[in-house]
Amino acid sequence: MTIFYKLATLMYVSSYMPELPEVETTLKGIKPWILGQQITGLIIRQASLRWPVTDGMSALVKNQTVVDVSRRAKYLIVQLNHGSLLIHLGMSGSLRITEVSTPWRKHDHIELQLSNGAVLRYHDPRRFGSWLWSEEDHQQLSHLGPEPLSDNFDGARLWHIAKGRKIAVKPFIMDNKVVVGVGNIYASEALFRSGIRPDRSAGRISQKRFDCLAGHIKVVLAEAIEQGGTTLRDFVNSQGDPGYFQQTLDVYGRAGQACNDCSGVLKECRLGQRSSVFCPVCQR
DNA sequence: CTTTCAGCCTGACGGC
DNA sequence: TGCCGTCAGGCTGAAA
Repeated sequence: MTIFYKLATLMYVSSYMPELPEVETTLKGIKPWILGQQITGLIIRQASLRWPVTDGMSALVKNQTVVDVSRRAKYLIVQLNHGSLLIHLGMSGSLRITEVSTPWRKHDHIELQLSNGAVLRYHDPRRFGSWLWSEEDHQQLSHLGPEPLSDNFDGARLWHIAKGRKIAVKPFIMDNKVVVGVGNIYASEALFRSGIRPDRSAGRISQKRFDCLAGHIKVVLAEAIEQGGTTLRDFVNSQGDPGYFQQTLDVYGRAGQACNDCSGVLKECRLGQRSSVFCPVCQR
């Protein structure tokens, strides 16, 4: 009875452009509903995601129990008795907990049905996301760099890896082998707070400035996770918008507008096929 | 080895 | 009003 009362509030766990904080928020939102539950069914309405959804996934997961739910980089890992699901939200994916009777929306592709009556619905208009199955370790996780919020990610490490490399610092910190979970938004914001131009060659940045950058990456991500948590509480009450909309963004999406520090005009350039906004005065 | 780039996909938006 | 081109973006794998 309690579960259905809670479900009636339709707890949304979603995000517009899932970066690490949005994935972490999603993890916190779905975990209490699916951990320890038995999987009673898996419906695949659209198997054509970033990679085709593993053939026979429904049969493989049915009757198994969810023994853990965790995050690595921007991947969510749903660990079962034998094997695990690796879920990536791509560019536009989102997960929500709801009921079987909830009408399907356009772009609802997959539904994981659980023994407590809850279902996990996967929604992804652009279908850049993925649902992968493996009985063993997932290949996608095998060559990832450190988690940005962990102690083994710091300026010294960045400086060491950057030595001799000519790549611009922004695509450098967005490289998953360097550090995971730093997407375009947070890379742009962390570089602004650190006063580093995004097009500066990574190999020509001092360790001291990398200390500053690593620190700001941690702070920017931690702040966003904190706000995601706030948003999640709002969502439980059926209100609110996805996390980072509420966040103050100094540069991302603000090309041509005034710098929040010096009031100069923010410039835009392209680095590694990604738009990059920065202040040519504050960032050197 | 490092770096670049096409491709996957849909919705939003601007120009005509 | 609708059509068409462009853009957005994480990630992979192939090419340079």
